[in-house]
This record gives sequence, C-alpha cells and structure tokens, in this order.
Amino acid sequence: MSHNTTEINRQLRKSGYRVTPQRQLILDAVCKLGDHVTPEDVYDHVHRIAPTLSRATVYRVLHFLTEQRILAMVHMADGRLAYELAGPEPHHHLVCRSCDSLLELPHSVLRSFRRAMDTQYDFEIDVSHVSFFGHCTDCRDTAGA
Amino acid sequence: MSHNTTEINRQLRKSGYRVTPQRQLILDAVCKLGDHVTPEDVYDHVHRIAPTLSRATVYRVLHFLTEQRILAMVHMADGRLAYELAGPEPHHHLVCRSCDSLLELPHSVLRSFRRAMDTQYDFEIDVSHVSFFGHCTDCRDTAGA
DNA sequence: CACCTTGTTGCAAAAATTCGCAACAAACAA
DNA sequence: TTGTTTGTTGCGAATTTTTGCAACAAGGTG
Repeated sequence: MSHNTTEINRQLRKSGYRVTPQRQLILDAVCKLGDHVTPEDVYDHVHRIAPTLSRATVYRVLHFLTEQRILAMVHMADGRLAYELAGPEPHHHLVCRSCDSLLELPHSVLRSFRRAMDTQYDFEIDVSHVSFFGHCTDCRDTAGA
Repeated sequence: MSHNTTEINRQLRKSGYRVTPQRQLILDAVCKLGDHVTPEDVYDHVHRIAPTLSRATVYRVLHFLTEQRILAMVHMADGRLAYELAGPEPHHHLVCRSCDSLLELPHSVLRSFRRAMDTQYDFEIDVSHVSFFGHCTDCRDTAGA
C-alpha cells in the first residue's frame, strides 16, 4: 500500500473531520485501483466489501477527499472525471485524445510556467494536478488524417 | 454575430457532414450565449425556438462540433463541461477554483511550453484549448486559510 | 449519565448525460 | 421519377451524478 493511512487520518482529524470506515474503504480503493480511477470503479470495488455503501457516498467522499487535497481530480479525454492519490510531489498528465493513454510529467516541467503565470497574471496555478490534452507519439500521425 | 456561419457550413459539407437546422441553432446559441456555455444553457435557449429539439441532440451536436474543432470544450472548476466557439487563434483559460472566474490567456504564453512537450515527449498538445485551475488575485489570499 | 451540536451516511428522488433504435431527410444513381 | 445509401434526429430507456432529508454516530458540556 503506497499511502500512509495514519498520516491522512491525522490530517483529516486535525481539520475537524471524521475518519469513517467508508472513507477508509474508498481511499484504499483509489489507492489500489491505480492512476485514474472512475467513481464507478470505486463503487464496484467497495460495494463488494460493504454492500450498503451507496453510490452517493462514493461521489461525496471522492469530492470531499479532493477538497482536502488527498485525492486529485483527473480529466479524461472524453471529459469524464477520474481520481487518483495526490502525492506530496505533484505530477501532471499528457492525455491522448485518440487512445486515451496517460503520460506522466514530472512537476519540474511546469515550474517555470507556473512562475510566469504568477508574475504576469497574479494567478496561482493549482500544483496538485494539471492535464494537457493532445496526441501521443503513436497517434499524432493518424490524427491529422 | 461573431462567427461566420457560411464558412463553417462549407467546412462541414466539405467533410461530408450535413448542416441541419438543429446544428445551426445550437451553434448560434453557443455563439450568442458567450464564453462558457453549458449544455443546459444551450438546451434552454434552443428549446424555446425549436421545442421538439431534444436534449440528446444538444449533447450530440456539442460533441460533434467539438470533434470538428468548431467548438472547444472548457473544463469548469467543478469538473463540469462547457463549450465555446473555437476561434482561429486559440486561447486558454485560468479558471479560479474559488470564484469560478475565467481569465483568458493568449495563445502565445503556451508556445514555448508546447514546443518543449513536443521535443521532449513527442506529444502534441491540443492547440484549441487548455484550462489551468488555481486561484485568482482576489481569491488567493483567502484560499489558503 | 443525559443532552446538544455537528458531521456523515443511506435511501429515494431528481437531474444530467448517454445509448439504441425506428423514422426521417438529404444526396446520389439509375 | 423511384430506389438506395447514409447521416441525423427524436423518443424513450438506461446510466451516471447530484441533492434533500431523516436517521445515525461522534465529540463536547453539564
């Protein structure tokens, strides 16, 4: 398991929120299911373990954990949302519109751009996650046709 | 009216698609309603003029016109989608997560970044539209609290 | 302990979005 | 003109996502 549950628990409690079994299950599911997990993925997974846990709760908890910066929202090429664990070092995605593949970008590639937006527009770009859409190596030739 | 309907019509026909009254109405609606128009906005507007025009058609046409690069998909801060006219010169948005405001960026600010992604990752970032999320001048002070 | 306040969930209903399919309309050939 | 093909729409159903509200659970106070 790659996330430190106790650490996150402490963070939540400190902010005055509760660490419920539902939240733990959902967090574990996102963590386990990988890099771009849809709400339905989470529901399927979690519902087996806790059959009474409702879809509404899944959506609410995902939203909540995102607000707490524990998860990050990921825009997919088709416009749908997915989620993933927001690590301490942010990373970003190049999303291919053709094949839906994800390419990870280290945070460093955005640093200078962020600084530019900050100084020029006084706008602070959210570090936790940025997605860029376009076409990857494999698809860029065929895409133009 | 800021878009040249005849030009777009020709473009569609050339690609083998039809220019239906529905498509015209929807395109006009997006154009008229402004910069970040939701499907529901479009439906409300169009449905008054053509009551039989269904929601499904609105969604389908928006999607279609986006594929044709006539519209651009805009991610809102809450993850929902909106659309706007994709002009010949692309522009981008700084979307404030707190107040939902949009700040327009000229395409030029992305040029060097795009070139870097192209050479370093062989990934061609979609020129039509990119959104960045974060906090604007007015909200960045209060956001941290 | 009882009491109160507040956060959280489940359920069911509502709203938003997508899908399947029959009907329709345009383009084209004969 | 008729027939054929193909793109497009409308309708209704299915699916996905959000919301409202009552019930419940945790934490604090007396």
